[in-house]
Amino acid sequence: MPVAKPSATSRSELSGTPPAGPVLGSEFFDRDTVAVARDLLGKVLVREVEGRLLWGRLVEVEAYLGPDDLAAHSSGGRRSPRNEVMYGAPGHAYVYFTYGMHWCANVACGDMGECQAVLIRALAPMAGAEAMWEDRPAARRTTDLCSGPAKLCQALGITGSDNGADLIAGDRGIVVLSDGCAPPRRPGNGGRTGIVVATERPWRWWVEEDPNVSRWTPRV
DNA sequence: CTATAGATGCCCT
DNA sequence: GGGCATCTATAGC
Repeated sequence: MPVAKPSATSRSELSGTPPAGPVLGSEFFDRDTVAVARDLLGKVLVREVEGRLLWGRLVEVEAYLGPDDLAAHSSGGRRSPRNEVMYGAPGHAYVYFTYGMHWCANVACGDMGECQAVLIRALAPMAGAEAMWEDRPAARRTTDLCSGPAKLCQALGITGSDNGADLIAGDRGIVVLSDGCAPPRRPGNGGRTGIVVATERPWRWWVEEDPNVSRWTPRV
């Protein structure tokens, strides 16, 4: 599995090996999407790219629940090349392009033919911060590196070429693993970010008190 | 610290 | 053409 074997050119400051613990498998992702979202808090996203190994702990997520969710890209059963991955097997990455310049990463959940996903909104950087700084010159503090869905994609070098990646097999250097850190018993919970309030439902969860959670002011 | 404008390209109830 | 699951720089307290 690619991320378990860092290449010889890994930078020394990345400390070489990711946290010990099992990579999440299909039994994790092929469940109710809300349960997957909540349980992803505290898990570790590991990324191997260009011989570098980076990882961070998930501290903020949002669920998008398919045809009946007006805010989802799959709302109303819409199906297109863009959202095709969400209809496929759970545990695959749905990476989309937005605002003309940003990538955002999701994990597809639910059975084949369903179209649900969890958006990864923020990470607490754990290793590879040097590489993250290089890819995020606008960041001023460590908490600027991964405190937003597009920020963390930039920090980890995740782009459209990673759309459809199998996070269970780690076929493109991305996996999620558990290092034994349990999800918070009482996570923060509220409306999703950037969604028109009238269509909104409380499907955003975060780790309370974590400084890497994205800040957000509701749109009027 | 908060508030606001502008960037920029793909998608399309 | 309008909107977008966003971010950054800048202005103003």
